[in-house]
Amino acid sequence: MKKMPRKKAGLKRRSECPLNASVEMLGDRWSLLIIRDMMLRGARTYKEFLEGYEGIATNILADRLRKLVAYGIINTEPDRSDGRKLTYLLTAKGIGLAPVLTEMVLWAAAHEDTGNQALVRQMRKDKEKFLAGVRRRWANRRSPRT
Amino acid sequence: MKKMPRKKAGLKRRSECPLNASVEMLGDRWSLLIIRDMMLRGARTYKEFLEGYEGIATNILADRLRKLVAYGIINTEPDRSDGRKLTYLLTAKGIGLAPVLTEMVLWAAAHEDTGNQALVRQMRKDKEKFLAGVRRRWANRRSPRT
DNA sequence: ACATTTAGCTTGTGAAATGCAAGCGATACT
DNA sequence: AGTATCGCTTGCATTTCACAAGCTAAATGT
Repeated sequence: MKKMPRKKAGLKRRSECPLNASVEMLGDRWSLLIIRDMMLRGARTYKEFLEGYEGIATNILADRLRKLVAYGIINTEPDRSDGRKLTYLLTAKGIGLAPVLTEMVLWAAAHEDTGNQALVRQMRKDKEKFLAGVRRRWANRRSPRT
Repeated sequence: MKKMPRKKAGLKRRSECPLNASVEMLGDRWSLLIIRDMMLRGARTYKEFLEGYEGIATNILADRLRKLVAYGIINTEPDRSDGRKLTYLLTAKGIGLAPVLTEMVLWAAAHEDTGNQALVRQMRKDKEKFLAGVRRRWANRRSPRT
């Protein structure tokens, strides 16, 4: 059989795989946890992030918050009642991460023992409703706690 | 007004936020890209991973593959026609990551300029069909290329 | 049969990212 | 006025990472 110069058997080109942007912005140990703390726990200040997740180092937190702001995923506004405080808020882009988070939570819950089965059940049962809730809670800047 | 020992105003408990497992397994620069290379590009051997993504260091690749195997996301089988080769395969757990990947791609595509708009459109238009395709292609061990 | 190539790694080394503790300036509380 | 709190920054030790080289077993070339 004559050898044909054929299509190199299968592998798609790298440029055809658009995940690099997401991984660059979120591909580390902390960024997604920060988003989760905002979305699921209602964390909005530096201190809440530090306390909420016992592990993160303060310099790393400052760095990640800076990067998330630079990526347009979160932004800040001063707290009018306390000049020391900054309030961190999810932008529309940040809110758009809710489906990603949801799928990650559902995936983990399906394959590991994870906490908060109630939330997981709610997510599984009515994904859209859960997403709508997140969007509503973060739609206006002076949002109530989650 | 008398001070009441009240509900500490809002923050949910950490244990109620089940994302730690996912982040531990996938929260780094490479793991998700390896999964993507398998799912979207059809990569199945060490060499294909190394070539497919120009950046990854060979020791890091070996380490990540080992971890993904340990987490049960991928596994290996020897290549019968070439004893030097190993074939890396997605397990059911690994295939279960397809929705996560999909949402990340769609999110990035909605907020950044990313490549392969055709794939993005397909994902957006019929998510389920895309997921079914991934599952079908990886359902049997001697799967054809993606 | 023997040398060469290929696949899948490991090892060594320097650079970068991370974790930890301490401290600092600005505001708020008393 | 003095102390506490908030959102960081700085130094320094440890861990992870990238890059190049090398190594072993199997396959291939001559």
